[in-house]
Amino acid sequence: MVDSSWGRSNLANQVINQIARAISGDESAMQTRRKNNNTSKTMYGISRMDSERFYTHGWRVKLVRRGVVYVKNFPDKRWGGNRKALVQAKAYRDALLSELPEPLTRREFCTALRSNNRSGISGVYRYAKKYTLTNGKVIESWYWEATWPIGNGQQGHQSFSVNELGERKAKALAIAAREEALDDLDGYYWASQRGAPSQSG
DNA sequence: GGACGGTATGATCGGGTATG
DNA sequence: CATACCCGATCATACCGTCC
Repeated sequence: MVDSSWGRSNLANQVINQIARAISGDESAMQTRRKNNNTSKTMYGISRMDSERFYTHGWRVKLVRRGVVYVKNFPDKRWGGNRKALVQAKAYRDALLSELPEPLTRREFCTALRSNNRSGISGVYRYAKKYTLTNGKVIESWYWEATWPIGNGQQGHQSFSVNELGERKAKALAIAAREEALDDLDGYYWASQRGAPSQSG
């Protein structure tokens, strides 16, 4: 399935990855991954293991919360068959979900500082726009820019000229613009697309 | 000068599988 | 058989360039 909301780079990366896999003869593994890549709410966090090679037949519950992995297997043999094992797996998954912290919210994710952040403020950057004058001289015009997600893979932007507003005011306005935009941001990062427990509100 | 678009890079989560 | 590790998928940031 191809969602039109995907960013172009993601789409390009996937194409590149698929080509690389086809070249390396790993396409069958990719098909298996696609087949098992469920997105339904009922199967959230649950995957099937059918490996002749490792004599493994059963269901597995695996959830990750803030880097912490929670995993438990439900082999068919032990639970009296495929269906019974799945029932147990779902029950365990539901119990686990009720105890675990909720997934990252989109707002949390958006305010997390990245390692490549240079401004010290997530989503707010200082950058220079370069102009070449007719005499060949290159000048730089500095801005503070705020960006924020607006859905459909799009970004909202607003830039503030340092030349016009001054360093402090341009920066403050960029921070304020982003804060205001994030007020409208709700839902969960990633898990909201995967059928995590629906949030109340 | 500001709006908008492009894309490389980073973080998180989940599935497949190697390992003990 | 249980679990840790690896990697793909997905979503977002962090700039940077171009157009109006």
